[in-house]
Parts: sequence; structure tokens; C-alpha cells
Amino acid sequence: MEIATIKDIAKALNLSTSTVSRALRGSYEINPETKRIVLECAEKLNYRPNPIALSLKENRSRAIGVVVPEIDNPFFSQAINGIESIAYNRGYHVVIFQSHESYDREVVNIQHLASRRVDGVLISLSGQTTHVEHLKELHSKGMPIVFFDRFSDEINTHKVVADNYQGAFDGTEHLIKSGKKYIAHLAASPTLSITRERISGYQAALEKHGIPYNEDFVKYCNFSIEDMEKVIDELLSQPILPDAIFTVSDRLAMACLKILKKRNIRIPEDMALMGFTNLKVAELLSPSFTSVIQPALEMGQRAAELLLDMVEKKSKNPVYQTVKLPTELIIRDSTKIVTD
Amino acid sequence: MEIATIKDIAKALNLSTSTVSRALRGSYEINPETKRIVLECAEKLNYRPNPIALSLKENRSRAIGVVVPEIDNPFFSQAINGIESIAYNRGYHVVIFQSHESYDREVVNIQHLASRRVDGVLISLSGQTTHVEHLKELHSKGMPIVFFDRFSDEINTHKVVADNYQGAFDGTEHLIKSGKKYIAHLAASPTLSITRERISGYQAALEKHGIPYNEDFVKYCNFSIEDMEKVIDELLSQPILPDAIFTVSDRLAMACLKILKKRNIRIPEDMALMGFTNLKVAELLSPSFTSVIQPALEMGQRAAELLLDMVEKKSKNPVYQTVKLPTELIIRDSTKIVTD
DNA sequence: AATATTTACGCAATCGTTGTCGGCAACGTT
DNA sequence: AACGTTGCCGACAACGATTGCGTAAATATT
Repeated sequence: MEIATIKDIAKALNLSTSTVSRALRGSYEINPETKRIVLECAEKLNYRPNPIALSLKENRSRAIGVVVPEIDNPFFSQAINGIESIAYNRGYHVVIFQSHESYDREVVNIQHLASRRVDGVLISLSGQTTHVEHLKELHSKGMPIVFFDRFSDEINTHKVVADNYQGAFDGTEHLIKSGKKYIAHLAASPTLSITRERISGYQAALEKHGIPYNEDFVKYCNFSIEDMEKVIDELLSQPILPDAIFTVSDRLAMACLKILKKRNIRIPEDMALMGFTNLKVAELLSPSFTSVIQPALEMGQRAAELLLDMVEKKSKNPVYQTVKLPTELIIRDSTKIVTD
Repeated sequence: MEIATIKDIAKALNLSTSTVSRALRGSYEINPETKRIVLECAEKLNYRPNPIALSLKENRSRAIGVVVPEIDNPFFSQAINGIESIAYNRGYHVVIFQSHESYDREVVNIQHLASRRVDGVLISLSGQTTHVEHLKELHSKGMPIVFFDRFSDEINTHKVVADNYQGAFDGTEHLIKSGKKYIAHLAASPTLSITRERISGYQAALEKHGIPYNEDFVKYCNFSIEDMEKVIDELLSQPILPDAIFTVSDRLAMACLKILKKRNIRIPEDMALMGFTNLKVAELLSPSFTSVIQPALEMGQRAAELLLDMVEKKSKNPVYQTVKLPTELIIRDSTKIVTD
């Protein structure tokens, strides 16, 4: 890993490093002939400026940190795809961290990011996160932060989210219009913004159609398979069974589908099933799966753009916005109207 | 982003930066009392060593670069998950790059990585990559490189791969034992190592069971949806139709499934379908999907471990190994034996 | 008491690069 | 001839941290 430095060029040409530096940047006060020679030599030695030295000098790293609960989750990997594409085009690198839905890991990740001197942070909160002092501290020190998908109201900054309320409303209304009356809602962690928004949408749709809200039909669960199965079991062992389940994540939807199949509960005849998912194979599932789809890629792109704008503009009066992207309801067989 | 430096501590305590530095690292030649004061002050100022300054001095970044074709692909996101977990535990950060299956992008990514001074590179080659001069150059300069999944024989270094030959052999044999005789193989780019290995396994299984190898049953395709559909169309419009298709990627398997369903071709009665996939929802597909599964997470972990061992050990006599991890054949309905 | 050793700290160089300053020529201007 | 201007370039400091070397004072040794 011996890489030529500006000094090597200077030594080879018997010039000072200042002159070489200026020649490389095309400064007007360098003789064109000297420039030519320097550039030639740089080419020959395959000179590449050392970004670490620049970072030290300019006090910035041209890297942004991304903290997600799990990379290995279609929604987040699609979002990261969007983030990477924007960052790449604007000359930034993307450093990835996973919180694994753990608050403690998230805190440690944030500490790493801070000491790493990334230029900005994109984050989607872990399911365990209930307070955000770790982010507040970072933010108060001037670190640009943009939330996507899962945010906290306690920090005033840009947020990019799906229209969870409308998505849940549309999905629930679709279930109602399909003739379902006992609609369960399998929610994620009650502390997450997305959870609250989706439950609001769910409730609003029920209310609009005069269906009473039944607390027993709303279940929260974390992201472990065990917990999901336990909660689904609970739901299915109540005196009044739901005739539809609206789940809020890829994994939850799949866990439901699996359990319902195992129990030979017919979908959608006995139970309609729908999810807030980003699975590309939804249409190939059995039955094909009705989903409220979030624009994950676009969310990542928009969040990255907002972040890099913050990073690059020194405007001390940022007008923070919350970008709300529309969801899309794709209706398939798992919520088909049963005509019998 | 005003972060306290060692100078701030020195100034506050009226000490030299050398003393502060040594006190922080617990050097024996610093008075215990002085150490106490320094540590206290560092705590108060929330001092964090600047990794960029360290990088410059030590000529290393404590970051590794990862180049994958697409993050948004279950196999690679699972592998990155494994990479991140190992890197995290060993104090390294992970910088992500996507080649989008493009050779040109891959070259640019490698250039970025090189000038970025990452300490090592994990790479899975793009589908377009036919020569690896860009990597050779990097490798010859001493940059530790470890391949995972898709490697090149032209570079002598660690490789972590699935046992593609055996996986393809097992899968093909399973199809044969299910009564299939006209087994097509939908391969990826012919330049990829995994493609060659899998075709070998496929051929070996055919040979073992006395089934003639038919060139028309082996089709290559790149990673675009259009190309996949074109190739599948070609396969299905031949005079002799296959009675089984063995696909080699998630996307290809899904494209196949979709087209076969659209054409009302019954699976597995008319056509068995099997893939080299890492979809977690394989069992929930319709029909449930037989797959040769690669240990993606473990591949990422092993590759990261090998890379970090190289990075940290200055042993100038590395014995390069090719780690071959076993695949697992999960038999489901899409290749069920039809008894009629 | 004179010398040797230990303790505890500061100075300055270093990593690669850039910005500030200054300087030395070779001009042009009066 | 004396002065100002311009073109072109080098020395030095700085970014944050570490480290080899030097050294004063305190202590130990003879």
C-alpha cells in the first residue's frame, strides 16, 4: 500500500510541496509549464490525494453514517440502495451500522459515528428506542441528522416518512369494503412513530365506517420471531376471532401467513391478510399478498438529498421539513372479496 | 460539531499535549495524580480521540470496503449483515459500494476504495466483470482483498464461496430422482465463477444418471428483468420443452415463477422449478419453493474474519485459502414428485 | 558530598495537504 | 535610476495525535 504523496512528486521534480499542491489544483500563480510537468509526474506516479489528510485539514470526512435496525430487511436494504446512489453521485461514502432493534446498540453506533467524524447521519430508530438523548446531544453539537421512516418528535430536523396514516387508512378501508368487520391490527413497538401513525389511520377508517374500535384486536409485538408467534397465538385464541389481520411489517406478515397456513385457516375466506410490506415477491406468495407498499428507495434518496444539502450548506437557518411520501395499496388475493 | 481535542485538555490543565496523550493512554511515566486530573478533564470535556488524525499517523483507517453488485438482494444483504457483525466486534467500520452489476461502476468503486485508504476490501464481482486488472493493481500494492461468492482465479488471495458444484449437483440429482428428464439450467453471466461451478455440478449429475447433456437447455442471462424474460421465453419456445428448470438466482427464480404462472404452466406437474436462492419466504410461495440455500450470513462472517486477520497480521507469508461452505437443499412443493 | 538513577514532563518531528506569508527575479513606469 | 508591479515559487504553520529524545528536579547510591 505504498501510495505516492505530494512530497514524492515534489522530491522527484525538485519543487516544494506547496508548488506541487497548487499546480495540481490548477492555481493561476503557477507557470503553465510547471503545471504540465507536475501533472505528468503525478500521472506517472499514480498520485491520488489522501482523503484522510484532507479530512483532518478540512475537518470533514465526506462520509455519512447510516443507522438502520437491520440491513437484512427488504425495506431497509432498498432504502440503503437509494441512499448509496445519491451519496455516490455527490462524492460521499456510506458507512453502515445496524442497531439490531436494540437501544444499547443504537447508542453505541451513534457514539462511533460521532467520534468517526462523519459529516452527517441518516437514522431509522430501533424498536427499543424510547428516548433520544444520544441523538439530541449529537444534534446539539451541530451534527446534521435526518430521520427516515422511524423518527422522534423530540428532535427538530428533516424527516422523510411514508404516509403511514393514509396507508393504514386505505388498507383498513379496503378490508372493510371487502366485507370484513373484525379487523385486527398487528402493530410493532408502541414507541415507534410509525406504529402510532398506522394505528391512527386504522382507527380513523373504522370510525368512518361505523365499526367499533376493539382494543383486543390491536396487538403490539417486537421483532423477535418468538414474540410474533406468541402474539398471533393470543390473537387467535380470543373469544371473538378477527376476520382480517392487518400487519405492519414484512416479517410479521410472513409469520402470520405461516401460522395461518399451518392452522389451515383459509385466506381470505376465514381470514383476510394484509401487510405494510416491501416484499418484491408479494404477488408470488400463496395466496398472493395484498400490501401497502412504502417507497423505500425514494425515501432513502430523499433523506440522503436532504442530509447532503444540510452538510454542504452552511445556512444557519434551516427550515426543517417533514417529507411525507405516498404509499401504494396493491390489492391481491389475500384480501379478495369472498362471494359465497 | 465542536469536539474537544487533546490540545483543549492541555490548555485547560496547563500541560503539554504529549503529557495529556500519554496520560490518556496510561503511560507509566506519568504521575498517577496527573493522570487522574487529565482523565477527569477529558471526561468533563467529553473528549474523543480523532480517528482521522490517528488514521493519518498510522496510515490506516479502521474501515473496510465492501463491494457488492446490489445491496437490495437478499443474498448480499445477508452477507453484509455477517460482515458488519464481525467488523463491528473488531472495531472496524464498513463502507458500502454497489457495482450494480456494471464493470465500469466496479472499477470506479475500486478506485474510490483505494484512494479512500480503506484497510481492506471484500468484494463479490459484478456480472459484467471479465478481467480484474483493477483489482490486480490494488492487490499488488498490498491491499488485502478477500473475495466472497463471486471470485476471480487471476488473483491469489482468500476466497469464501458456497460449494456451488455440490449444490448444483445435489439440486440436479434431486430433480432427476423426482422423475424429471429434461432439466434446463438457467445460468447467470458465463463469466462468473459461480456460473461455471454450478454448470459443472449440473452436468456431473446428469452424467451420473445417464442423462444426455443438451446445450439448448442451458441458457445464460444477465441481471436485467428484460433479459430474463427473453431467455425464459426462448427456453419455452423450443421444440423439446424441459420438464424442470433449475435457476441460479433469487431474481431469476422469481421471474421464472411469474412467467410460468402467467402461462398457466402447472408446477411441478408440467414443470418443476428449483433455485439457488436465499429468499426467506421460499416456503410461503405458491407453490412452496425448492431451493439450494447458500449460507450467506456465514459467508460474510468468514470473509470478514479472513480479511481482518490479513489486515492485522503483518505476516508476509499468507497461506491463502479458499473456504468452501456447504449449501443446503430444501425440498418443497415446486419439485414434488407427481404420482399420476 | 558527589554522582548516578529515576521520575515526570516538554519539545519537536511526523503523517499529507493546504493557506499565509514572504521573497526574488524580471518586467514596466516615471 | 528609482520605484512599483507582476509572475512564480518556497518556507512555515496548521489540522490532531503519537513518540523519540532531551532535561530538570527529586531521589538513590556510593
